[in-house]
Amino acid sequence: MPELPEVETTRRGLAPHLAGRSLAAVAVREARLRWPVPDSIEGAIGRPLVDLERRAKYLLFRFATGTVLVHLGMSGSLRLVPPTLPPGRHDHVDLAFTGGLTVRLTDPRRFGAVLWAPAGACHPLLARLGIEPLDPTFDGQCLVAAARRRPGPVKSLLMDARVVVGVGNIYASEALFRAAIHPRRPARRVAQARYEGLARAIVAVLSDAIAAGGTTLRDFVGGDGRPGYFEQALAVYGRAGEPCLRCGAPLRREVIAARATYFCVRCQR
DNA sequence: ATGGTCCCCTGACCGC
DNA sequence: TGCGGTCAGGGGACCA
Repeated sequence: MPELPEVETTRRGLAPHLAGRSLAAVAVREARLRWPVPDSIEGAIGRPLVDLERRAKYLLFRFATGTVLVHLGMSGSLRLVPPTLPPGRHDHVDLAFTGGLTVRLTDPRRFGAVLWAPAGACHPLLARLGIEPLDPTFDGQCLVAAARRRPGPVKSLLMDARVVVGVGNIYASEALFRAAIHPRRPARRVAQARYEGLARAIVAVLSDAIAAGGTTLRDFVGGDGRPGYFEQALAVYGRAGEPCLRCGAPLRREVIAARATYFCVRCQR
């Protein structure tokens, strides 16, 4: 579930509550996530949280001794709970902070991850990531440069984390619709000007979703941890057979690189 | 190097 | 109301 906007909304929801607090304890009830949860995350116990950052879809809990990386996978969420709240079946990891708030990871499918990178080291999973789409320097040129020798579909380019991070399956379809580009168009056959439009579409669709998620921030503590941007209107995703909002033609669903892809055959070329 | 496929796991949903 | 099949938004690993 979590796409970049949800991860960013989670970060913004947690950050003000954790500022100035220290990690008091770690509880790992189920270590079998995407990778085994390492004991080394205990290296942060007793240390104040220096910063809570996001890189791609990873949340980075920064401590002087190192960084706890959290990825929410497809079904993960983080909530702030009182430490006395009994954990549910899928509440796999707790990060208990001083002052009586615990960050609790819930993840039914266990595709998420909790990892550790010692201070000064970049975790290998972060080492080769491309540009952040919300970085001010992200623009069409970043995509043009990456597209030069790619005969594959432009949608695959958008979802390649070495090119640009955080554009998940939903927003890849949404951004391509906004930019009126056919998801199967070979990346190198997309004109430079259209990449500028595509970059703007990516920024717009992600920013809109973050703005929608922001409305739930004040309820973050004790809520279900799920930002409410599901209510955000998606123009094409999940709407196969329904009319295109721009031209009325029925939207199509096709599988590209083993992922469901939604688009309008008339509007997107 | 790139693109396609598979898979980790549980839950939701659909048709019978 | 139960059962089996299908699908799912991430993303690394593997293969051609």
